[in-house]
Amino acid sequence: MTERGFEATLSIGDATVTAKDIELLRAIDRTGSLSAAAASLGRSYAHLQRRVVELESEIGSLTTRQRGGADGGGTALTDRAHQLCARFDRLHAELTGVTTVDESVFHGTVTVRSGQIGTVETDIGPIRALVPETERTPVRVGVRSDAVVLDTPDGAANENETSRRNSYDGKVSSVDTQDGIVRIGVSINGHELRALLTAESCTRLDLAVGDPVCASFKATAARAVTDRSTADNR
Amino acid sequence: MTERGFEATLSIGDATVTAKDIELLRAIDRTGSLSAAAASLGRSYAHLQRRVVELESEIGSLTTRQRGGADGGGTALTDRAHQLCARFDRLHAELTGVTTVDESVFHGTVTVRSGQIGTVETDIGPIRALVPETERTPVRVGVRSDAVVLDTPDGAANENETSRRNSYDGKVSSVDTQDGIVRIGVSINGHELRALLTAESCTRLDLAVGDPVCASFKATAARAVTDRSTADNR
DNA sequence: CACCGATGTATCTATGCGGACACAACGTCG
DNA sequence: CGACGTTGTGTCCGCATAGATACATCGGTG
Repeated sequence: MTERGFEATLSIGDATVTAKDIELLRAIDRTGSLSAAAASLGRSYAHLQRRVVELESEIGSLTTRQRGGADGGGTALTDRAHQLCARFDRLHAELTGVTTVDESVFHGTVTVRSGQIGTVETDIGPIRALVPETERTPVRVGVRSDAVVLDTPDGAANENETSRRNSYDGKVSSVDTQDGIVRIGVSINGHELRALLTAESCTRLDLAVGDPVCASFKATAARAVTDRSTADNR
Repeated sequence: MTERGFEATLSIGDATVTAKDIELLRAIDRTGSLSAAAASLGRSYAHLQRRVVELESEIGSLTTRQRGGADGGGTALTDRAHQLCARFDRLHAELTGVTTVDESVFHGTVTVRSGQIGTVETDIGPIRALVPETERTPVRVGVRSDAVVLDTPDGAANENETSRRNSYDGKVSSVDTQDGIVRIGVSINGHELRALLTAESCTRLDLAVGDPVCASFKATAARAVTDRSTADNR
C-alpha cells in the first residue's frame, strides 16, 4: 500500500531549518550543553557545533553558549529558538493531519473562474473550489474528509446565512468508528464523499448506514489540480 | 520572515518516491525516452536509468522500455506510473494548502479526553479538538483558517443537526480581499480567529468590520500539540 | 549487413555530508 | 596555579550521491 509522507521545513531568509535541526535544538534544551546533546543524539560534537554556528549566522541568535566556569560551561536556547521549535511543531502537526486524513477526489472541468476560485462540474454536481491559476481543465478536485460537515437534511442552514458554498444530499454508505473518531462514507449520485466526525457528533446526528444526510464543505477547503492522467487513480 | 515549507514523499513498502522521482517520470512521459529525459533535465543518463531500475525493483513496473527499432527504441510510462504522479500531485496540492493557509492558535489545557478527541479550555472557551495520545497539557490548538465557517448569528444551525462541534460568537475585526479570496479576522473574547472565505460568500453574508458573526469549525479540523515553550509564539 | 538511436552496464571521479580525532581557549574551584 | 568540563577550530577519512565516459546490446531501415 502507498503511504503519504512529508518532511517539514521552515525557511528564514535563505536558511532552511529541518526536522533534524529542531531535534538538535531540543536535545540542547534537554541536556543543557552541546556536548551532552551530541552524546544524547549519538552524533559528533563537531558537527552539532558547526551546525549551530551556521544556523545562527543565517537566522540570528538561537543559543547562549558559555565556556568555562564551575560546571565547565553550557548552552541554553534563546526564546527565539523556543519559538522556532513551537512553530515547527505546529507545522508538523498540520502536515501530519494532511497525510493522515483521507480525501475524496472528483474529476471534472472548470466552467467559471474568478480569481483563485472556480466552479468545477463533477459527477456529484458543481463544486466551488480553489483553482490555482496554473491548473488547467480537466482537473481533479480533492476534498479533505476533516473539512466535510454533515447535517440532517432538513437542518441544513439557509444558503444566505453561511459561508459554506458546497452542499450535497446523499445517503450514508459506511460508518467506521475507531478511537473516538468516525469515518463516514456518503454516497452522492453514486460517488463517495468521505467525512471525518467525532463519535459524539455521530451519535448526536444519529447516523446509520442508509440514512439521508446533507454533506457540505467550504470552497476554500477544496483544491483542484490539473488532471494529467487518463487512467483513474488510487 | 519565516516561511513554512515541506517536501512531499510517497512510500510504497520500503521505497520512497520523492519530488525528484516524479519530475523524472514526468520528463520521461514528456520526451518519450530516458536519454531525452536526461538531456531535458540536464542530468546524466546513467543516473536516470539506474534510478528507474531501482524504483521498479522496489515498487513494480513503472515504464515500458524498448531498445532497437526504427526510432531506436524509447520509454513510456505505465498506468501505474501515471497514477503515482497523480497521487503525488494531490498530496503536493494538499500540503501546499497547509503551508499557504494561515492558522489561529489558542493556548489551553486538556480537560476531557475520549480516544483521540479532547476538550481544551482556552481563552475563547472550550474547544473540541483532535488530541493525539502523545500530546500533554498544556497544549496549543491550531485551527486552519480554511476550515472555519462563518454564519450570521441567528442563522447558525441547531446544534443537534450538524456535525460541527465548536461554535463561537464574535465580531469581524478585519477583512482583506485578494484575488477572489477573503481573509477575515474574527475577534472572540479579545482573541482573533482567522477565517478564509470566497469573495462571493463574503458579499452574500454582507460582512463588514464590526459585524457580529458566528464562527464554527469541526473538532477534527482542530489539532492540539503539547506546549513546550514558555514564551509566546509567532 | 552496416548504420542509427535508443537502452543496458561497468568503472572512474568529483562533491558534499558527517563522524573521528586532536588541540586550543575559557573560567571557576580546590 | 593546576584540574576540569565545557566550547571553539582544524584536519582527515569513510560513505553516499551523481556526473562522465566507455562500451555492449537491441532491432528496424536503407
